[in-house]
Amino acid sequence: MARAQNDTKARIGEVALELFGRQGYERTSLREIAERLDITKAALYYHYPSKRDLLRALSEPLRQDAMGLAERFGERSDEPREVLGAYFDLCVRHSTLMVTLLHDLAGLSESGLVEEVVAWRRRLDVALVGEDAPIPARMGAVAALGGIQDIAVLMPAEEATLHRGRAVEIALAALRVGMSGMD
Amino acid sequence: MARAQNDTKARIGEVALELFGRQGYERTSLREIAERLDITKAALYYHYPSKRDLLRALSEPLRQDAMGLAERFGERSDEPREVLGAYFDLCVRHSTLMVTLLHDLAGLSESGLVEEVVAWRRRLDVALVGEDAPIPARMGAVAALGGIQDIAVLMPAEEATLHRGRAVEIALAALRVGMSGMD
DNA sequence: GTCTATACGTCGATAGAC
DNA sequence: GTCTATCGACGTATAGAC
Repeated sequence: MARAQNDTKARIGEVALELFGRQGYERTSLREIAERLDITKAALYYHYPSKRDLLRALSEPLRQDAMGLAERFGERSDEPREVLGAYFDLCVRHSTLMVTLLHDLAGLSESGLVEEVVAWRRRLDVALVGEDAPIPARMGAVAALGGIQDIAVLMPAEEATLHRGRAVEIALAALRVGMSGMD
Repeated sequence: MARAQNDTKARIGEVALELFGRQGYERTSLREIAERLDITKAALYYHYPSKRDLLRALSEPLRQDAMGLAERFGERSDEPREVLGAYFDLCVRHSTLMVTLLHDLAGLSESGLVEEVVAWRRRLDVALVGEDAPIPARMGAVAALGGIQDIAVLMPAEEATLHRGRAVEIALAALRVGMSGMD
């Protein structure tokens, strides 16, 4: 029945997220996950077609959120402060998952998230400095997004949130120095 | 004889670097490396005690270089421009290896480089804003280093080198905005 | 000192019975 | 929906040839 299906599937996801986060994707075997739930490896395969799909399912919320952001700033924006602020908020909102995956790069690789993050950031680059910006301007955009992302992910979430305004100003300064001299 | 030892060991390293870079660490099996050299898996085991050690050996030059930088700026520097420039140069100098590892996060994880990079960057944070800097100042340092690192790694090496001065100025601007208001 | 032959245990994944 | 049984490939390990 549908009830049991959702129950088991959800419980598998919970256990997997905990174990992946604690000891990493590669070091967590399907046998280990199955034993915690008192089922067999083969039962997992009824709910998820592969170990990789199980991992991907865990990062789906972040994926959805980022797609929304990319669509919102699909073309060049004249409000860079808004773009940088929204990107900061997204990084903070999912910082737990991001840190979990960051501490487990093998899993991050397998999740396919990296390629997507690179693609999203390119779209945000365009939103910040336009399509065919000169090299220095693109440098400013890359540094602004890379800098604000590092603040959100590397620093404690509470500290980052408390000084959100300053974080945006820092990124904005990098962006401006990159663009100075542009027409 | 010592000659043969170096030859085989070096050839293993070359093939491994190429295959790891092309298809990733996890997806490259020791059997595959061995077959390319017309030797057996067990022969690899003679030269490198494990697959992990083989990978670590490949990132040794970067490791040495970064250790030198960390020691050079072990304590707070009053020349942030110099610190940022030196970090930029290091990222560019090893950008091929860094990009290779970046495209293969599973390998990056196994190499143990991430923890070291985080540690080096913390030392550079201290060199930039001091030991017990307030949160906004630390934000500036994190954004400055994260931004300049992204420029060096994400942008084409030629473009980055050509505009090295601007990259340093961008990072410097982020650092300044973070520190503004500090005593 | 350098390498081969062979094996062990574990992994992700599949087939088919209940 | 879950089981048992099994698969091929993997990293690792050791004994012994040369």
